[in-house]
Amino acid sequence: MARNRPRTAAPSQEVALIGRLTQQRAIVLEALMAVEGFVGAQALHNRLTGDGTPVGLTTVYRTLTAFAEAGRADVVRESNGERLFRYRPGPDHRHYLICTGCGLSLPVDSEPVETWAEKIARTSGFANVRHTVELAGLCPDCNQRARGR
Amino acid sequence: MARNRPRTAAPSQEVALIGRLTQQRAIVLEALMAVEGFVGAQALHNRLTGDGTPVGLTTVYRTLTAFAEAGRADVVRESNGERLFRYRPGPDHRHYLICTGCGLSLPVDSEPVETWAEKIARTSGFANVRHTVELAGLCPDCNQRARGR
DNA sequence: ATTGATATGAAAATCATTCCCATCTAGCTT
DNA sequence: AAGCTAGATGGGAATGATTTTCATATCAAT
Ligand SMILES: [Zn+2]
Ligand SMILES: [Zn+2]
Ligand SMILES: [Zn+2]
Ligand SMILES: [Zn+2]
Repeated sequence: MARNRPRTAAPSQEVALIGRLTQQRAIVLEALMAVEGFVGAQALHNRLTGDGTPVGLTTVYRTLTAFAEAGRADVVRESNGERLFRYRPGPDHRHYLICTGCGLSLPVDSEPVETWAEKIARTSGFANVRHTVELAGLCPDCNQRARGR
Repeated sequence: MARNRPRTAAPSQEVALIGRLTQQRAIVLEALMAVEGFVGAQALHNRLTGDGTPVGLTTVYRTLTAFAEAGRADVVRESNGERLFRYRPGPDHRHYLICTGCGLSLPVDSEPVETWAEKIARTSGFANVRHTVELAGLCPDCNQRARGR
């Protein structure tokens, strides 16, 4: 339980993880951290330009990608192929149950999957095995709304 | 290097699942069924045109998509966003360990994940929960080759 | 054979993402 | 503090998979 708002590092600290500290990276990360759920690079870019904090779209892409590779953001794929990013305060690895209606994302206990994936990786002979696990459905609210019409 | 592959239904039978029976659909499905692992729509299209069985790329896309939606093909996403399709003989649901080097795909025992996913779906309150589970790594051969340089 | 709903496919359109490259700048070094 | 340079930026062009358009062809029922 707990801290409803786990102490998050300052953008400037986080930036250090992916290279040189620049204004733009701080801006992008601050924006990413301010978002509740998953966001697309373009949506984040729009938000920034709208806020009068223009940052190049290319830079947004680069920063988010680097951040994700550094393990500080979760990435999922929309059905249309778009990549959505979500800030991850800690270094922990999680999976989410995402509502296809409103984007609400709930972290789920994925321990069973992790051990399963590890076992597969170990016994398969494959190297550098990674896994993608996504759960998607309609949250109660959206489901209600869907039935309403 | 003939390999025994469980050949099940005829293309013409399968086509019925997605609408009207046409020559092109039969061609696309036959090609899909002839492939061992996962294939992209474009790769399949190339193979067909190379075989002197030209079918429109659009039709290949439409057929594969429809077939996947009918639950007769598995779909995974490459890192570049490309969708890869794989024929699924039965209505059974499986997951694969895919080699990012050569495309080799091994079905894995996913029973633990299935029960896990079911439990999440049941306890979450979400409706119509679906899951995506992908394992990817380097197969022994590709790994060897990678170290070779 | 007639006919109307469907399917096809070449070309154009979409659209997220990446590449190019001239121009900055953070973070040293002197 | 001024200079230096590898690393960073960003506007625009390029990429590349997938989709849309729409005129034409084809299935399958009558
Ligand atoms: Zn919802
Ligand atoms: Zn995991
Ligand atoms: Zn391989
Ligand atoms: Zn499954």
